[in-house]
Amino acid sequence: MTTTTESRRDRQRAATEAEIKEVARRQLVASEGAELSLRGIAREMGMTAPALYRYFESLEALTQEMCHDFVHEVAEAIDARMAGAGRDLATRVHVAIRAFRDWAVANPAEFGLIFRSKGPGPVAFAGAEQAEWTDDCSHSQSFARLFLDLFVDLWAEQQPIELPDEEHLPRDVVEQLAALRRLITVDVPDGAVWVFAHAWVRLYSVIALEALGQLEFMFADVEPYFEAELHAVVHTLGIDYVPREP
Amino acid sequence: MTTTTESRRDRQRAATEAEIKEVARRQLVASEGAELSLRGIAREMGMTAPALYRYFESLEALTQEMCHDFVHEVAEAIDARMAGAGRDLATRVHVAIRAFRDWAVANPAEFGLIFRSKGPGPVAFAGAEQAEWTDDCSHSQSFARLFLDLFVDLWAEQQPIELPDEEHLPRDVVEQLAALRRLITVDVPDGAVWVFAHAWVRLYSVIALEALGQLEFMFADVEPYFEAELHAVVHTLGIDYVPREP
DNA sequence: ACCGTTAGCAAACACCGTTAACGAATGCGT
DNA sequence: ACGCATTCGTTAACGGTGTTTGCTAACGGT
Repeated sequence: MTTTTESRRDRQRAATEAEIKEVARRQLVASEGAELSLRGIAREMGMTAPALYRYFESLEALTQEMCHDFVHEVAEAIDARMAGAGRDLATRVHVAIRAFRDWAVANPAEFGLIFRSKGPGPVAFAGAEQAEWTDDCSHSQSFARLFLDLFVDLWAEQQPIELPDEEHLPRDVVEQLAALRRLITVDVPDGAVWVFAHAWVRLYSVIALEALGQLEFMFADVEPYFEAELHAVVHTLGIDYVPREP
Repeated sequence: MTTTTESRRDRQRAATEAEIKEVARRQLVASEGAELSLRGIAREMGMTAPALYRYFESLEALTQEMCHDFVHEVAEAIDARMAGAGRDLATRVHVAIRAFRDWAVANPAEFGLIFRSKGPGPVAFAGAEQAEWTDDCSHSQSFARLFLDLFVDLWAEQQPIELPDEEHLPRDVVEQLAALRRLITVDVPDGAVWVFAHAWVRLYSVIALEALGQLEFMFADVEPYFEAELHAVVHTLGIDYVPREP
C-alpha cells in the first residue's frame, strides 16, 4: 500500500470529512430518535448544505459510512478489552460479549442507526457472491460476523463445547445454518454452528432490545437480567459463568 | 354509556376517519421502511393535506392511533386463535405465542411502526401513576401486558410451573420485577414473575428481530428456529412442547 | 328557512434533500 | 512566477414534507 504523499489538500479534506461525521454523530445522539438532517449538520459547521455534497454523495451515503465506522469502532472496543483479558477461553467469551453490550448501551443512538440501516449485503460474510440477495440486508450480520470470527478462533484454539446429541438438534434449523456455513468459509461441524447461532441470537436480541429502549419498562437497569441470560447461555456452550469484575 | 344517537354527520366522519387509517396502513406496508406521509395519504384520497387535520391533531397523533389499533388487532387475533384452542394449558400457551408471532411476521411494517413509536407510558400497566416516567415509554409493554394477563389467567387456573429454587433466582433481577409487580396488580409469587419475564423476553426478542428483518441473513425461514426456541422456553415453564398442527 | 357547525380548500411558512451554475481560492506544472 | 485546472464553497432554485391560517360552501339541527 503506497501511501501517496498526503498532500495538504488531502489532509484538509480528510479533516473536514471527519468533522462532518463528528457533527453528524453529535446531532444523532442529541436529537435522540429524530433522523439527522444534512442542513442541520451544515448549519452547525457554519456551512451550507450543498457544500457537504463535495464530501458525500448523499445523506444516505453519509449514514452508511457512519454505520461502517461504528461497526469498526465496536470491533476495536472489543479488541481493546480482549487485549486486557487473559488466555482463559471462558473469560474471553465473557469479556467480548460484555464489551459489545457496553458499547451498544453506551451508544444507543449509534446502535439504533446501525440497526435501522440496510447493511452491505452478504458481502460482509466473506467471499460469498450470491446474485440473488446481493443487497438490502440488515447490518446485524456485521455484528454476527464479528462474533463468528471470534467463535471460530476459539474453536480452533480448543474445542471445549460439548455438542448436543445429533438426535437432539433441530434438523430444519441446522440445515439452513449448514447452507449458510457453505457460503462463508468456516471449518466447524454443523452442531457447533447451531450452538453458536443459538447463543448469539439469544444474547444479541437482548442487547438490541435494551439498546433500542424496549426493556426500560421492565428493568430500570437491564444489566442484571443480561448477566442472568449470559449465565444461562454460556452454560449451553459448556463454559462456566465468569462474574463481572469491577 | 349513552350512545348519543349517531347522527349522519358522525357516521360520515367516522367513515372517512377509518378510510384515512386504511390508506395510511396501505401506504405504510407499500413503502416498506419509508415513513408514511400526510400529504401522500391526502393525495391518494383525493384530498389536500390540511383537510386531514380535521380528523387528527397531527401525523404523530395519527400514527399513535394506528399503533393503538394494531395492538388491538393483535389482541383480537390472539383471542380468535385462543377460542379455537382447547382447555389444555400447554396448548393454549403455544397457540397464543404463535398467534402473536404470526401476526408480527405477516405484518412487519405495522409491527415496525409499533416498535419504533413511543408508547403511552406505564399507564398501560394498570393504575400505576408514577410521576417520574409518565411518558415516552416503548410500546413493547403493550404486548408484554397482553401476555402477562394471559399468564396470570393461566396461573389462576392452575399452577403447573415448577419454580426454580429461591437460591437459584437472580436476586437483583427479581427485585426489580417485584417492584414492577407492586406497581401493577398481579397476584403471583416473585419467582413466577421472574420465570414469566424471562420466557417472555426470550420469545419476544426473537419475534421482534425476525419481524424487523434482522435474522434474514441467517435464516431464509425463521420459523424452525423460533419453534426450537419455543421448545426450549416452554420447558422452563414446566410445560411440554406442543408441535404446530397444520 | 334560518343559521351555526363543519369539511374541505388555497395560500403561506418553515423545514428538508438535492441539483445547477457560478466565483474564489488553492495547488500543480511549466 | 505565471497560468491553468482542480477543488471548495457559495447562492438560487426545484420539489418534497408537516403545519397554520383564513376562507368558502355545504350540511344539519331547530
